[in-house]
Amino acid sequence: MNDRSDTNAVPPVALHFIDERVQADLAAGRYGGRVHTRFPPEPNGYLHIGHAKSICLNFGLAQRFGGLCNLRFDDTNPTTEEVEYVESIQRDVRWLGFEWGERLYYASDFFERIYGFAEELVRHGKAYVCDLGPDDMSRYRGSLTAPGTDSPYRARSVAENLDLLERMRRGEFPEGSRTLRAKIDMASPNMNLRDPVLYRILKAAHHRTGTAWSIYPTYDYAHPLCDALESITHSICTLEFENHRPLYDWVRDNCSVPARPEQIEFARLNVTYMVLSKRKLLRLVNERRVLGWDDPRMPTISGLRRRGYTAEALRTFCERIGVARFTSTVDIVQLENALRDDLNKRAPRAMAVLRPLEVLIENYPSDTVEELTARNNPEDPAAGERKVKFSKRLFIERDDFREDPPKDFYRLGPGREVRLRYAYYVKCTGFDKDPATGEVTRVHCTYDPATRGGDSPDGRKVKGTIHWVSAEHAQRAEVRLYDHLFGTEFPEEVGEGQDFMVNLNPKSLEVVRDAALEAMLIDAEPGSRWQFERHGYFCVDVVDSRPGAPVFNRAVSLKDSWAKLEKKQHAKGAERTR
RNA sequence: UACCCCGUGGUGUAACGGUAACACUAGAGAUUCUGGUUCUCUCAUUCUUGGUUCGAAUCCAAGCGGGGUAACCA
Repeated sequence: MNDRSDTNAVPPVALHFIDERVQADLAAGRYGGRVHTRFPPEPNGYLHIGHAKSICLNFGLAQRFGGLCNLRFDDTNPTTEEVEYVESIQRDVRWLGFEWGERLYYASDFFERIYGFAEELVRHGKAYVCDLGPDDMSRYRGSLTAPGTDSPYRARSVAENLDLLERMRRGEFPEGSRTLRAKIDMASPNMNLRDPVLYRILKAAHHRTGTAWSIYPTYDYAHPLCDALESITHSICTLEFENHRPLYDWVRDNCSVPARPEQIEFARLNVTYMVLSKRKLLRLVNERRVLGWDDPRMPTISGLRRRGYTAEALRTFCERIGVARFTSTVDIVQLENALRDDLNKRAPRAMAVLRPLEVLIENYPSDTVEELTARNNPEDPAAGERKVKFSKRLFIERDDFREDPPKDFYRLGPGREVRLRYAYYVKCTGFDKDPATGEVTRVHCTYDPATRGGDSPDGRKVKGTIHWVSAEHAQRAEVRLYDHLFGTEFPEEVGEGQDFMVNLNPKSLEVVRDAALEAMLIDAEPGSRWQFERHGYFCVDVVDSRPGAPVFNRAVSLKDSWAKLEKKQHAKGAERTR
């Protein structure tokens, strides 16, 4: 379409129920043919992958139907909100590939008008100032099965309510002593309609309005008003607000707002091995179980970005999982796969030996260094080629050698021949062992000069190809291997009296301090992504890397069918011995 | 024991009254200078029971199962 197509949302694989609803509204000529959505985060934490779903949904809808999407900070509770969060949220939405143009709003921008609507409600006898404290209010509210009782303050006169409301605003009353409540129905089976609180007294400084206000509107009251004032057509939120919809409609219909937006709910995202609740993520940060909101193990957008996820992969993921009204949990492999799909096409390859084992090519001259040609990306010829240095002393992966390998092990072992990627066929002639520890310290090989480049003229086949790095020319760097932050599929499912923290995976981070890397990797740009052949995709950490000292984060490993095979065999072996 | 919402392969979604589709996983095989990629093939009495209909995953009813809701949070 245009040269910015890479920042556009992924085309929908199928129309979901909200697409259809919007389509029907358009066909029926509702809202004057407009589609206007909004993404309304509360700035009280960092955005996570669940928000990414909502962002893709809201901005995607606008893109698909030629509409607009606003970014709005739902900042009605100054006690938990901070500018740091406001900034990170904007960064993350932009990074995901979405633009709100001039349409950046804050609920707090509307405080004066929202207050005006409150006076209007009071004047119409639809709201009143209530002197009940939190405990009494809760008692009067009744229960899920028992109706509530009218507040003794429900019948106050309009004049008295107006006066009290204004004095609340001026800060004359202590925090928690009074509220403004909608006069709806204390016997409603929907708890949200039992005279919900519209305004509460909060003597907290707001990150934007400072100390101008000592009362703040509640979500249920402010949200429909903001939507209407921004002329939103489709107000999309998650399922837990479903029971709030009648209240949303009540506010909208009882205030003289300029528009009539409608709330549509969808199921929030759940992913296996992840916790996606801001409260719990905050705890992980505060209790130092992770290094911060952008810790690469966090499900936050900033964490995933630092880990090496691309915006494209996140958008693809959001497109693939769909949108529905059924509460479900998506397998994390779905996410990982979206990343692999993307990086397989884009990431340049390199050879990196994470756990080096020395190899000596006995028949290779000790004073020779060769430059061999390697493809930068076999999936993309345009990525070109590069030169890799080869010499007598090499490092290979410790896992690629076995003293006594099984027959289906295609790598190196005594008498076995393998191909060194882009180099030569080598045959193992022996190995050295530390007599004290039993550890293999060096492998001896001979090479076949006729196989230079990796092909044998005699048509001889080898089963395995392994990566390597020249010992003389290798560069050392730190590599961080990440695994799921939680060790169980459903971390929030815990036993009696337990906390989700018990499910933290103690091995979620393994640091490899001295990986031996192909030389060019020493200059890898922070944020650049690479495939370490036969290992996975790695991203140069933007926080801890220094010039000449990059730190690599493993974003996701490659699929490993050998590991799977081995695991299965072990399981079988265990079964036999039982 | 109130009200609201939801039940389609292992997982996530599609099928819009005309005979269950797609993606991922898993299994089998082929290709491969990454045990990667790619490519084949295999895996469902649509929660149950009734009803409406020539015909039901789709409509209706009941049951069963799951989720949400009693902050002056969002």
